[in-house]
Amino acid sequence: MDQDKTIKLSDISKALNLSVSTISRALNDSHEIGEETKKRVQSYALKVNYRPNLIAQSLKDRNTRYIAIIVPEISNSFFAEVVNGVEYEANKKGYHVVIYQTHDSAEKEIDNIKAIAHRKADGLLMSPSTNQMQINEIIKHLEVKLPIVYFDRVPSDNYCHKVVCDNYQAAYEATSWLIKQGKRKIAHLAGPSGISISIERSAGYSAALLEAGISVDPGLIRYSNFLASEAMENFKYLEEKYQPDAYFASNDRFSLYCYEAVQLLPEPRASEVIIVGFTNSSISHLLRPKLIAIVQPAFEMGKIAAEMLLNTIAKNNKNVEYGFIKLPAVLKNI
Amino acid sequence: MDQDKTIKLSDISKALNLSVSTISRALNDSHEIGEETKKRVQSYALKVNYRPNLIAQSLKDRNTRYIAIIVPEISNSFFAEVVNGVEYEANKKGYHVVIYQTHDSAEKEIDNIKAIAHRKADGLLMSPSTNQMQINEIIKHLEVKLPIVYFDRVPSDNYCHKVVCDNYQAAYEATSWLIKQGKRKIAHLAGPSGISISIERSAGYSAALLEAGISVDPGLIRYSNFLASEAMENFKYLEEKYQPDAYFASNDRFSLYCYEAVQLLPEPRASEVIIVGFTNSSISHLLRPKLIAIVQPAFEMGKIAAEMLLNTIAKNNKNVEYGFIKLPAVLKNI
DNA sequence: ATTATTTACGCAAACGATTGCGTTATTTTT
DNA sequence: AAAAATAACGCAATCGTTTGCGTAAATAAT
Repeated sequence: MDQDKTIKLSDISKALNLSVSTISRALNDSHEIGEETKKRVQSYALKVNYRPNLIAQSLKDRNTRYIAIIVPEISNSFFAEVVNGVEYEANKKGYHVVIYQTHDSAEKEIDNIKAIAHRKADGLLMSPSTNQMQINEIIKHLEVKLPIVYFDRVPSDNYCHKVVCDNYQAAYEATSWLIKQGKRKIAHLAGPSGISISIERSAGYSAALLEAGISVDPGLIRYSNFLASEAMENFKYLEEKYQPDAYFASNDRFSLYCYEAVQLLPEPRASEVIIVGFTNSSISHLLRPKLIAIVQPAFEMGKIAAEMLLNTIAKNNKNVEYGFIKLPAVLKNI
Repeated sequence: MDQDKTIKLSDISKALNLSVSTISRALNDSHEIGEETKKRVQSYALKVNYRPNLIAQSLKDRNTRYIAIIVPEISNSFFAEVVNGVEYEANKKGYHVVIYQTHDSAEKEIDNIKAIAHRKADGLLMSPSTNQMQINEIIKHLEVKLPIVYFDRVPSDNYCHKVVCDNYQAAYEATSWLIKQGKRKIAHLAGPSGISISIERSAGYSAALLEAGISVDPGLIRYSNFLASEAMENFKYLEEKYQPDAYFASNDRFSLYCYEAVQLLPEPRASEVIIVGFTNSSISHLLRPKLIAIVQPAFEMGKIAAEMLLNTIAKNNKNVEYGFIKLPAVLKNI
């Protein structure tokens, strides 16, 4: 009863008096093995609960059957949901998913990429955490040669696979909604200037204002990196200079920081200012006053990104056209 | 410039006219290689950016240099923080961390364990997601033979490594605080009855009541699994039958469900009922009225659990005494 | 000046699986 | 009935490292 040793092909080979190669082929249902022997081998393997050694298999056919995903932070609900979508799709196809976090460190991001290449993952999904537009170039400079699909925050060049949400549309709708509520002085806490996600979101914001006949005051748009400190500086600046009657926050973290800051304002401002922002937080609806949430289809995004990745892996990363998919976001808690 | 091929020992061997074994030993700083040759090999390896193939190494010395962690859900802030603590400790020692989720499915949990064993992880950290007290037995029944450290929700038997928070103490303090606020009819939304974590928490709850001279009404304690539906049933039951003036929620999810449900109650109850509950949510402090949070030292817990695991791995899982560490939780948002 | 020891390296067998090729029986074709 | 084709299996190389053992040269001990 002590199955201490994990059993391998050679064990079956001895037990059944057949060569190792025959065992291997029998288990892989090769046509060059007689039906009789196949049955014998397969049922014996089942009986002793044989599991092929994945390490050995990987070494042989140079694929590891797992993909990696790099995210800034798994505690961020948006990314957690993306991961779930990825897992769903990957598991269906027999792949495992290994999650890496950058905690918003560019250094860690590079380290992770190197480690992933080193450990021979079959592919990589990532949302670059730093405002490195050149991430795709950097990766090419590393000795990294594995299929990559970007999601959410994606490089601007067209020589890579990407899946994003329709940032322009989402920003446009969110801003329009604020205008419909009677707000006109709408501030925009934007992400790092220069990266596509920020550009698209502020474009949608501006478009909505213009369509409503409101001129866009550039001072109301404040860009910053993803860190708390800078975003808070911007908030203070906007409060002092403009006293906006609404805020449009460009990402999950800003939404909550902004919400917190507004809560600390003296009444009646605290309850008059409306905040709408990107967030996939599962408890945003519990907040009073409301935080209007722009919710991205995170699970779907992960699922689709994984599909794209697994496809290019299946095609051995050759002759694949770069894909670019855009998903709609929806407004909630309204 | 086209480093397409990743270079291996035999490449260096040819380039330097030395045997593969010499290269290997030189890079591993073996004493049987001359200083001269060592320098030559090492500097060449550096120059061509040689990285040993981890797959091949794993196959040879049967360890993969990564540990796995199984959690119910990474979007749960508590578990996300634990993971961070684990990563911190593991990375320091050159280990990687692979995260698996069960989504509260017992079946997935078993699948994950099998997969982890199959992929030859060097060790496993887990917080059993189902109320399987027998998880430790189940694992022994599988062909799984890898070091395990349990955290948070742990088996009751003493033949395993565990790290938990001081559930009794935390529950005691939380309940005492409620009493100090003048509450006497305190309901307790408990986890699965029979598992240690629930038992300890309700014991602390009862102790606080008794010490304050309040008799414990068993009807006020409602056990359930970790699913939303059952917890909500219990809430409704308690509301109808008791109209408690405070709730003590036994875990992260219950805390938020309970909060949401209380918010939906008619005034003045909605603003009179106080909720205290276990949660590591980063935004619990944003809620109004307050959700009093019992915050576990999640990062620390992960760090310590990883230490224990890596220690037993280092000792080859032999001659290790089973560890049991208890950490304090703190009350926040008060 | 022998013998014994150390130094510095190479050979080849592992680790566990897959696969091209070769080798027998057996069956099919003409 | 002889030649050709097929079926069913085994040998051995391979993936990239590591490591026990063997060996030649250089050094130390007698």
